[in-house]
Amino acid sequence: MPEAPPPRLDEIDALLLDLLQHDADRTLHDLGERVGLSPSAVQRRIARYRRDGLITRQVAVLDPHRLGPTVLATVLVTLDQESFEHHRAFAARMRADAQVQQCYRVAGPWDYVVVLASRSMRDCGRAGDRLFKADDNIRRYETLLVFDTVKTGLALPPPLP
Amino acid sequence: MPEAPPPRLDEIDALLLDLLQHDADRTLHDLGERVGLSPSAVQRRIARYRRDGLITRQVAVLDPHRLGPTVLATVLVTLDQESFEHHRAFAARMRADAQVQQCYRVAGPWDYVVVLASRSMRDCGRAGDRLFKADDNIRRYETLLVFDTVKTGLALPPPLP
DNA sequence: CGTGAAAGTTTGATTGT
DNA sequence: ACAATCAAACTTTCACG
Repeated sequence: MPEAPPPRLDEIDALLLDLLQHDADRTLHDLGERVGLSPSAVQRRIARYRRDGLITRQVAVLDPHRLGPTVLATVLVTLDQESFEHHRAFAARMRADAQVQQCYRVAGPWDYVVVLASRSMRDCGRAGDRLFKADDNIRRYETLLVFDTVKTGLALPPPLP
Repeated sequence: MPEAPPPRLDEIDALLLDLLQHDADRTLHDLGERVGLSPSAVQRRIARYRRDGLITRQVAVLDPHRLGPTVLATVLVTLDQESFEHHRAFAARMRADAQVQQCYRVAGPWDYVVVLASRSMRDCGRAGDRLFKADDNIRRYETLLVFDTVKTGLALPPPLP
């Protein structure tokens, strides 16, 4: 399975992608005005980003606390046995669970950082039990309850020139 | 500044919000078919989510590694002095920096969990220096380099029934 | 909530640089 | 190879039932 060739991006691409990462709800006309292009030129570029898999999807971002009571936590996890198969199984479980918002495999004494979203403190405890306590291949985990969300998003910094 | 009243959501709202959180690029017609409503009924609900601030924005999600070389890291941070003003200043700096993707204030010995996105290892080091090493109110910080992104997103679990 | 007409947006063929 | 223009197709919007 060959890697896709790295698409080369000019300054306008960087500008467009930055706009779309922060607000994908603009019209082609609006975007065109901001980057100095016609709507159809903008459209062709965006179509290319999608074809290349550069833009994977568009999502609506919700305000957690308007949806109802919300408890966020970041959990640090270290596995016991570290075979490829153990890692694969853990990752699959994280991906399948709706309460796991994000999961990163990291370097150092901790193996994973997990961001967990729950609807109550009790729900958070039960998620931790289900995902980590019940897994007998987890050597150790630590739950860092979130007091305040200073910043969220999935935006990436622009490519270095 | 009074808190907005909690909007009550029925089953269809939960369904719609779940669809929109994962793919906001559907037509009202399409969404309507999936939840069993007419396009205009769907539109009225979505307009309400926006008015209520439940949907804060729509964003395009990029594939980090197609944009170019990407280095992610999660950084654990503990401040030295912990006055309200020190926390406010730190938070403002995190919000203002394009390389800080997420930042949470957490309970326990660590004060903050920060997700950092960089374009190279060198860039990551420089971001760490700039954001944490150069701040003389930071007692201690630890950088956990991300080997692999198992799951990303900002989706929240549905409200408990 | 659904219908349908009006307004706005996206799409794609065509032409030009 | 990429951009602009314009008309057709589709989507969203909104007043009314």
